[in-house]
Amino acid sequence: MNKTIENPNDPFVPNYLLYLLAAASEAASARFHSHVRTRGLRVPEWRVMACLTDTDGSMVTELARYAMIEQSRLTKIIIQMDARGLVSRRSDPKDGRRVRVFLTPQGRTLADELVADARAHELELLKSFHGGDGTEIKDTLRALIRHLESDQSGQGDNTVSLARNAETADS
Amino acid sequence: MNKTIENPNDPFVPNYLLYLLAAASEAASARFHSHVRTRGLRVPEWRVMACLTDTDGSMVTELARYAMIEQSRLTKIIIQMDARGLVSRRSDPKDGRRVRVFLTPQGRTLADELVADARAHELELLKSFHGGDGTEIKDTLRALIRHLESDQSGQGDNTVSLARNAETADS
DNA sequence: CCAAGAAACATGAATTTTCATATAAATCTT
DNA sequence: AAGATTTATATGAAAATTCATGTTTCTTGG
Repeated sequence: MNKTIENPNDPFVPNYLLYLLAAASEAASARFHSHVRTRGLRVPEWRVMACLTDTDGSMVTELARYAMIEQSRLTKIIIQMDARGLVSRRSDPKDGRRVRVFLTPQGRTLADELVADARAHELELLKSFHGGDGTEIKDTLRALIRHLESDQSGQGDNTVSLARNAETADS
Repeated sequence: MNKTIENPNDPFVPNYLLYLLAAASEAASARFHSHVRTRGLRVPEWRVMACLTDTDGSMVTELARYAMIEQSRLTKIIIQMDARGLVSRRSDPKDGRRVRVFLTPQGRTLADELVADARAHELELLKSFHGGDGTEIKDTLRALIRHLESDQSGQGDNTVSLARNAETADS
């Protein structure tokens, strides 16, 4: 009934949406990420593998967006994974600029295994959390992402907060 | 009504809770983080500043937990911030091992400004998102974090998924 | 009080990440 | 069809991060 009241001497950080999102992400991922490392992968590599189970053969730029990894960084990660035999890189015959990334048989085995583990982990987490399947929280997060990625309510002139600066900060 | 049905050829990544959390965190933070860089700080430095507005004078280890930064990394960040005059480090008179970190006057000015910006940005985001104050999503995230940090439903024997490995993966 | 252990930070080397930019291949322009 | 642009990826140097471990300072049991 009075959750919206903001006490001026409440701490800022633990109530800040961006912190809560980051903290929730970290906390939710911690256990699985250490499982991933156990299997000999670093987190970004796991992300690449997971994405490739969905979109095998995508080009570097697509993969970078999908896996939320900056392009030049992804290039380096992929080169390493190629050297380890987890993925292979083939340049697109239709467009010589593009490099398409594929899981190798070995890579696919590991990827499938980890995706199965991820699904199991997710199921347990959701079950132990609210006893549900996560529809609610997932829908909320998807809606938030869509909202942010679309208009982002920030290009236009409806966003004021971040345009101004020190001049008005203490007024 | 049928959100819970999982189509086996649905993509994995975009429906995976850990991905949704990470993506939501990134998407929600992107704009503000670039504002932070505009003001001459990197994201981890902003986190330190924000935490210090809540708990000025906390020791390195506490700050590391609060800001979600690994200790040795935080030490290096703090040393840089000290050199830039944003914070000062004083060893605790009661316990010589401890280093307490304080905002300098200059640091506080910047921190207060950025926290104000963060609050404004958050308000706008929440208003434009669901027209609300974020109580719902925040409560959900807090609950998730609490759940994960407490029992983590994983030390005990109720967690099976990540203990097993390749042996059972394809059975 | 002393030795052993623990706690809090710092440090260094190896590795990653970032950022700007180079290279190369398509596409467009006229 | 040559030159200008744009797109896709790679590269290199500087900076940041990680991980293991070192150093210093407390704490505790005997």
